Amino acid sequence: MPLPETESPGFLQSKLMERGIRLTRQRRAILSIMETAKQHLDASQILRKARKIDAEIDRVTVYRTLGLLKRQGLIDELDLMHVQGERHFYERRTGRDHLHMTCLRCGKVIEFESHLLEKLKTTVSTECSFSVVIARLEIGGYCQNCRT
Amino acid sequence: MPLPETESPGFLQSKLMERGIRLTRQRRAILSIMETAKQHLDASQILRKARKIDAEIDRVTVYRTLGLLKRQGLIDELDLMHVQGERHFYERRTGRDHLHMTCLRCGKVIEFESHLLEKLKTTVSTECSFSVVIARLEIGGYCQNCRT
DNA sequence: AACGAAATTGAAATTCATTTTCAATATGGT
DNA sequence: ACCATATTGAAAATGAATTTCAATTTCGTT
Repeated sequence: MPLPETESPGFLQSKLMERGIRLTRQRRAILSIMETAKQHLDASQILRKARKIDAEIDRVTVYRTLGLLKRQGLIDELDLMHVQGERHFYERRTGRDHLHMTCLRCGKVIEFESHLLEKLKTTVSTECSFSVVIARLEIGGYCQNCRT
Repeated sequence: MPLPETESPGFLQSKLMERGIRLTRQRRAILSIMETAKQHLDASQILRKARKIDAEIDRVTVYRTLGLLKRQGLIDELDLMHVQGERHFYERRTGRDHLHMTCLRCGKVIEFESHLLEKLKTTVSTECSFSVVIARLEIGGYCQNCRT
């Protein structure tokens, strides 16, 4: 389950700074995890990785920082069809919209970018007088390997 | 938040029967709720309504029956952008795919049907060799009334 | 209509992710 | 360095959903 190409060291940090949000030791660790993540991570995975950078980080701080980044529109939250329980997964926001396919058997996540998704968003905005903030298209099914 | 037009009294019941699944007093109550629901309901709302039909229904039975219907592909589970906590919402399956827009301020749910959604599903299937079982497109934003 | 294997149920306990609380500590502008 | 304010950690609380297991119910067979 690869994440979008672009890694951006320091990007989240500078975004928060320019918005006047305090940077702490703990936040810096979590931000760097999110910036370099190659997978969709859940809170406990982020905690584990963050503790390798800074052993003194609590679970709640991870949740609070993820909440902050979500509110700031810097990361997106995914459910990935709840294939592995009710946990949430996170990915940094790239300008480009994409959908997530999750294999119901092996849990593999495939990302896919399509202009149809953009088109759907604009259609919805105009036809339903609804101003779109986030669109999440999640698909469950079977990947090439897992089709029987 | 209106649900698709078609009400189908006895539809779920007969589907389960023809698949050799036992009907119980409790299941009948829950099925009739799901068949006639005009809103997206969560487990506790379904429990409350089911108890009006049959006072002796437990919470677990609701969860178990919803699980059964989900596995049988007779209902769909929605998150509705988690605007009201982490609970899940349920709707009976209609043949027609549609997306859900949830207002982040007032919680209103708008449904929208589009051939783009179908097209997106087939594109994904062919281009990614992924066999689609369920597609869930959920949109968060602001409805006409709540745009500031 | 009764029998009985197999499925279903309820009640309590449990799980698991996430949130709240609040006192102690750290941040960054002055 | 000061200090108002924001952030943190630890523990407790929440809340949805699941597991467990003995008691009950269903429905095909007799």
